[in-house]
Amino acid sequence: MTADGADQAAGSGDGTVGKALDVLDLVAQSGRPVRFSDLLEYRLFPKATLYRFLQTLTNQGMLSYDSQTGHYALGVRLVRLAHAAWAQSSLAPIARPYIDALAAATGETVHLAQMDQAQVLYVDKRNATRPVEMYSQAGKVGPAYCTGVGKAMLAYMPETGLEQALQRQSFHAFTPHTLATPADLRAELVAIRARGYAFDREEHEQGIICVAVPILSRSGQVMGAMSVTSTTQRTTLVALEQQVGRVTECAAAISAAAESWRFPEQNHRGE
Amino acid sequence: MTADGADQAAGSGDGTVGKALDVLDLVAQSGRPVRFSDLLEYRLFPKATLYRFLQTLTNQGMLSYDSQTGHYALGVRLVRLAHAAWAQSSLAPIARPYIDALAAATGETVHLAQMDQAQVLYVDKRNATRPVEMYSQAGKVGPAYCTGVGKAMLAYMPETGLEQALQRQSFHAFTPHTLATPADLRAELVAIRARGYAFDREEHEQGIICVAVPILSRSGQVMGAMSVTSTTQRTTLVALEQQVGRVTECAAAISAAAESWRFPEQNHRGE
DNA sequence: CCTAGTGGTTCCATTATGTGAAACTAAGTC
DNA sequence: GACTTAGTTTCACATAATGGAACCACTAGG
Repeated sequence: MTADGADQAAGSGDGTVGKALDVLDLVAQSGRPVRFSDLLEYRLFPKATLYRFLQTLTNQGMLSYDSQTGHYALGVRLVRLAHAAWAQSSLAPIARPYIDALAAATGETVHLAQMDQAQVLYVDKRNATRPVEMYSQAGKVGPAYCTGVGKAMLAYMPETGLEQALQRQSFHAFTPHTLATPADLRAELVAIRARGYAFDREEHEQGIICVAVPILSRSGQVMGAMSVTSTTQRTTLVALEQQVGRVTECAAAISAAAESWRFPEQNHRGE
Repeated sequence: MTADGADQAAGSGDGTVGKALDVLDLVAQSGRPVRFSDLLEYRLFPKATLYRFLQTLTNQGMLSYDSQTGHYALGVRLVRLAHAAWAQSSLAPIARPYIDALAAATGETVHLAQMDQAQVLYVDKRNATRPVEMYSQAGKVGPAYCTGVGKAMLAYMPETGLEQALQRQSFHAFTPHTLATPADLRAELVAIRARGYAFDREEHEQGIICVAVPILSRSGQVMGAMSVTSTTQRTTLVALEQQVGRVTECAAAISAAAESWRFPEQNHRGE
């Protein structure tokens, strides 16, 4: 067993640290500051155990505790860590100039996304010159099976990973156009691979369409995906498809930039 | 001992979880993907122990592992958690409309910051010209003793917390104007409290000035601070001071909004 | 082909650590 | 003043973390 894949259904499983992180997730999920007893109701841990975890996490700054109201919330240390994560581990900082350029050139909303736990994580976003209300936001996660970026990434995943990822899709039919079965999706993925890019035909949100391309490493691994998104009121898929050349170029540029970042000329030791 | 304060010099101390988080910090600090042996050189843990932690954190999605190159980096789960942290625990989402308005009204850069581990953590920012850039700017930390927002918050902290915070300042003289001793700073804090707002007189960066006000809860607790920042080339402190009324109003509005968010009308249970 | 060296992974006896039922305290409520 | 509800502490017990050492997998060099 290697230290590979971060695809263990994150959560229970390994040791004390895993459990503590579960508690963190619990607080995150609930979406607002919570009281001790709120968390207790999940029956994830007995009273004393949960209590100790909350103590520890609070000490560590991963949670904050408001002694006035007795509410726990996610701590600011997370925001700091995330800044580092965003800067070092996501494509966003590398891709930034390219995305800026693409957004400027197309005037539409541009998304940069990566795969996380079989879901799509938006790591960066540029709003259209005339912005539109939509679901996505940097830092948010969304479904993979019914978004342009999601399908673009799935299409280029190796069979083993793909199988796992498909298992985890909810296949909820958000709109009449949603591909809501694994079979439909697989067929679509073949088409995407053949074509080299993916569409979103209002599969997630009514009226929202996009064209998306994967960002592949030199060895062919999926690193992420990017999309140009618009609305049916403003344009059509056919028109959007005209942009695909630009987008592909942009993805290639990002890939190249990432490559030279990950394998820098020198490899010096220590500090 | 209560579950209060997240001010334990985060890190070593409590249990396995604390140690695991130390490893996370280690990866974060190094700023770029690192190999196993790189981390080993910190001599924080013996080989096997460090290895196990890396495994666990990777399993949990807090770290990602690139099997091609053998490099560990911060994981995307962190970005997701941080988004939740930012949304639920920081003032940013509440303050957003007010900050937008202030930025528009003044045409200058507006910062929103909170205290984290005796440092200033910028949780939001409006760049007069540029739109929102999530974790690129938000999530950055800076010194407390020589920034407007930092001093504004310090000035309104209770003596005990202040003492601790002062211990932790580095008092490095970034510019000739930096207040580089605790005594100088304390005098300044008295003045700030009397005046109700703080200046940054090029104390952190040459040519950068600002006026900052604290954001206080109804009970007088410091929740954060905000500032309007500009450059000596564009304006003067005297001119900036004209804006202080606006800023104070804005801070009061945020405080009120936060209050009603933290104590919502209903308090319903379960889920 | 053998040997030494480096970087990473696994074993396993030892013991520290985490565990959680239950007892306890503090604040409300009726 | 008895009775809930919410949070905190205790403590005997067993699980789970620890880390030295052995073990691969590779690469280099003789």
